[in-house]
Amino acid sequence: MKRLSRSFFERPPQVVAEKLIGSILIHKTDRGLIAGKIVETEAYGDMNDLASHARFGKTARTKIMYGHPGILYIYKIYGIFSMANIICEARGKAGAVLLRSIEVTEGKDIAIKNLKKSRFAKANQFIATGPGKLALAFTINSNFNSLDLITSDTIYLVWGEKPSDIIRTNRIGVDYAKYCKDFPWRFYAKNNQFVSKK
DNA sequence: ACATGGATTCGCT
DNA sequence: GCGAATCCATGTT
Repeated sequence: MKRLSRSFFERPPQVVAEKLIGSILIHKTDRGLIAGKIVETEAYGDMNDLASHARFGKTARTKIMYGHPGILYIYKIYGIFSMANIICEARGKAGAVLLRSIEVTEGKDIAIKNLKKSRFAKANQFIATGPGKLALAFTINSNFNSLDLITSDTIYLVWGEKPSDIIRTNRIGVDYAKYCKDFPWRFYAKNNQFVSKK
């Protein structure tokens, strides 16, 4: 299993977001291994992207988006969910890819327990469909912020089979972003049941 | 120091 | 289609 390199992420987020579809995320937790195929992503840009946290430039929160490509950017939304992003672009330029949905292939039992421990008593086979559930399922929380996916031995990405058809469309939940809401920066595997929304 | 609202999800209407 | 859950960075006073 070949791991993704630093240079893989040292490119614009729109490129990385598309190429990440089909890759495998692996997390070796203390309760066991959780793994799955990335089936849905979104790209977020710099100051020119009104949907991106970096739209205000470099702040305490967003300085990480200007850092090392390949590290995690985790933030909390609505006081409830953690969002898992991977930093893109060379140092000094802001960019990130949001992991939206994963088809879990290993450690489903652990992932389901993780969901049931939180607010999802009725957790079913759709374990990591949508960014909030994805982080819960993979035991990813704010403590993982700035963790390096390239060098970590516990959480990392490996190459997987790329789906034959990838749909490119506009992003979810960014209606406030004026003209940027229509940027076609969301990618997902066609006909995959684990994609969060059609 | 305070007010605002969000890269979400589910359940009820 | 809409409200609740409920944290915290950001922008404003």
